[in-house]
Amino acid sequence: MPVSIRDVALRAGVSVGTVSNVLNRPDEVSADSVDRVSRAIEDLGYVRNDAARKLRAGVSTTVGFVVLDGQNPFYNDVVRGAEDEATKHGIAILYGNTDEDLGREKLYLDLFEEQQVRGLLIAPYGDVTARLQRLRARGIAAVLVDRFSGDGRFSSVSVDSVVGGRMAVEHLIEGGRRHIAFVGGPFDIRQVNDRLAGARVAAENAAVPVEVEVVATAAMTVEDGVAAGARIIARPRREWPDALFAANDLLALGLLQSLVVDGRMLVPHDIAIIGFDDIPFAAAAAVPLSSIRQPSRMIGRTALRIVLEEAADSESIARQTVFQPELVVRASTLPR
Amino acid sequence: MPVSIRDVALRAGVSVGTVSNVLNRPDEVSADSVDRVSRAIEDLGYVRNDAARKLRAGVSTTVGFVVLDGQNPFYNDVVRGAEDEATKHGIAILYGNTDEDLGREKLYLDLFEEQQVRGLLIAPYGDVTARLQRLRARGIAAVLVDRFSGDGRFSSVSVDSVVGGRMAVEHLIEGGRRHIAFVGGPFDIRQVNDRLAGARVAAENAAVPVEVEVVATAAMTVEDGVAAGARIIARPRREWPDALFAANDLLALGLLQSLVVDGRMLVPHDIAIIGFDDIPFAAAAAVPLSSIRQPSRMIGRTALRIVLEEAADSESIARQTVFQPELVVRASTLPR
DNA sequence: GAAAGTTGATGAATCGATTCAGGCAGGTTT
DNA sequence: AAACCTGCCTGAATCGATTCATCAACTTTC
Repeated sequence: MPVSIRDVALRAGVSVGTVSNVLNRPDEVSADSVDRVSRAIEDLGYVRNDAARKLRAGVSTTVGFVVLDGQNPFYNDVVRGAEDEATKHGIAILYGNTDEDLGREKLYLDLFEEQQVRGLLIAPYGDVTARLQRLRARGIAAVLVDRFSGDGRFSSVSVDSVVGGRMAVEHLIEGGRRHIAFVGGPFDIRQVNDRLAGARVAAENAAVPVEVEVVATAAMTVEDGVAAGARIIARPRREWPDALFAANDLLALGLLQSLVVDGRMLVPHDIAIIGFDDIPFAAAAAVPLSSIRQPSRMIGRTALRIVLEEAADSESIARQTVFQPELVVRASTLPR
Repeated sequence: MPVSIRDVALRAGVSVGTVSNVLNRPDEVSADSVDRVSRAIEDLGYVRNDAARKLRAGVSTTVGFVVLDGQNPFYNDVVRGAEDEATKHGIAILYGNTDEDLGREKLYLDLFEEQQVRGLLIAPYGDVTARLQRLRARGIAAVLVDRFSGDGRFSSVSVDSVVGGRMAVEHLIEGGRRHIAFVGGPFDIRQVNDRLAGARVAAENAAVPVEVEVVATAAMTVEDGVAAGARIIARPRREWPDALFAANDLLALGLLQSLVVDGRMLVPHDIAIIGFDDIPFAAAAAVPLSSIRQPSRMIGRTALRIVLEEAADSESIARQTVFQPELVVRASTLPR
């Protein structure tokens, strides 16, 4: 029932070696053989068995992508970029969403190791360097996505989160805001820390005194944003901040939603809001949301390109690619 | 360098057959052997080679998921549901996003066929029955997702789009709307047709005369929604509809955005808007968006469960699972 | 015209896990 | 005591594509 390379060889009247050569190095085979083999493949509906190929040749045609938060459109765009590049090379993407859960992260790393993927892209949650080290020893290259590799042991493709945080808060300060609440968490996610650090830098460098307080969230979903917003509103009025910097757009949308529903604080009159990522929904929000844009597709494309290069050349040394973020101003941060 | 089952056998002082048995049927092996083998695996850091396993045993540990529109949070939720179920069975998901492109659809079907995935979930764009038929002949089960299988040749998991369309328009009519524009396309996507059909049914059954017109879009993104909105606004005022039924929430958000920016038509006072899918961003929109909710995670979970069952039992017959949609009323369709 | 080189094809060995016919030890049945 | 189980283990054969040493046929070169 299943058609193997042997059947093709028989039909074409050549040896299996020749069929394999037609498939993999057609230029080293006579035109005649290429023809006959191609026709046989067509006739029999032969499809290459990737498992056998992978076993013998040791080359995989899949790349794993472990994502921190699959519900975040930002990561979808990154995946889309990686996908575009992958299909160019005939490579498919094994997708895993960890939802900020260490158990799931480990599970996917195990799964992808068994699969012997060609390479791994990962937006990590926990500390994965030890694990990635081990994968590397097994010949699986890994590239960190949306996260700078602190110790430089792995390649990474990211956006400068510190600069992004600074841009956001500088913009708020220019708009006349003086009491800024940074909303985000958990703080074991590196990006969250970096964005906050950038915010603090901007506040310290400001010509006027600016207060940056932290409103911690358990995760970075719309719901967490709504909850954080409710907590802020519940304060006595004179303790209200005049600007919110959300660690990502999902949080920002949630914050916006709870403020709009409540109605006592007007955006941007009483309070400005800025997010991070510039997801497509930011522009469609109740009050169009200012944000710090990351070149998401480019991040995915670049990461995939790098991981393939590293897979091809095990000697290659790790390199950090850092894109610059971009401030996108919309209604939610108009000066009062 | 790489550790094989042979190395484990050597270290544990047993045969390779026994190691394999420990891995796959530990209850048929003495406790002592299980112990020694487990320890050897631990010591050597052995990881099973999935390619060899797949080649010999013919069982795959991946399932392919071909998605119509990766930027749509609805499909992300479906994938998330499938993922949850998949990890329970130690299965990873090969992910492909076609973006309503026939070439990409074919590409992924080819790729997944070579991979000999255990099964395939697909939200199809073109007519894929012939292709799926062929996959089935090769022992790869396929389940249609978010799409009823017209001829019943394949299992499917979907929501009744006709009922959903009817619910949406009945709701609009109850709110006093009489001139409804259905915004969506392309019409070779089945769901679009069904939703429109449901809308027409509701209009015909109404006690009052109701007009349903069609505003066709090239795709169903936020941008297409914005463009369609602009076209509607450009009409002479007396030709404006008093309600919009968008074929999905992305379109609805785009429509809303262009109307809000323009400012001449107030939502919901002059014009009501309802979408489809109830993505998480619908609630956070400029005017919180009414929508027809689909149980997205449940769809993904169910589809994966079914495809695994079919993969296990090639005799199993196709079954159609149809969930009922649910009307979610928010501000965008308040009666005037 | 012999030696050397080129081109293209061959087919056995190989990757690593699984499978299964067969074997062995010790216990049970008749 | 012979026949028969039972439980557990062994190791060679196998899956299908790739690789590579080897060979045949043909060209060049001196």
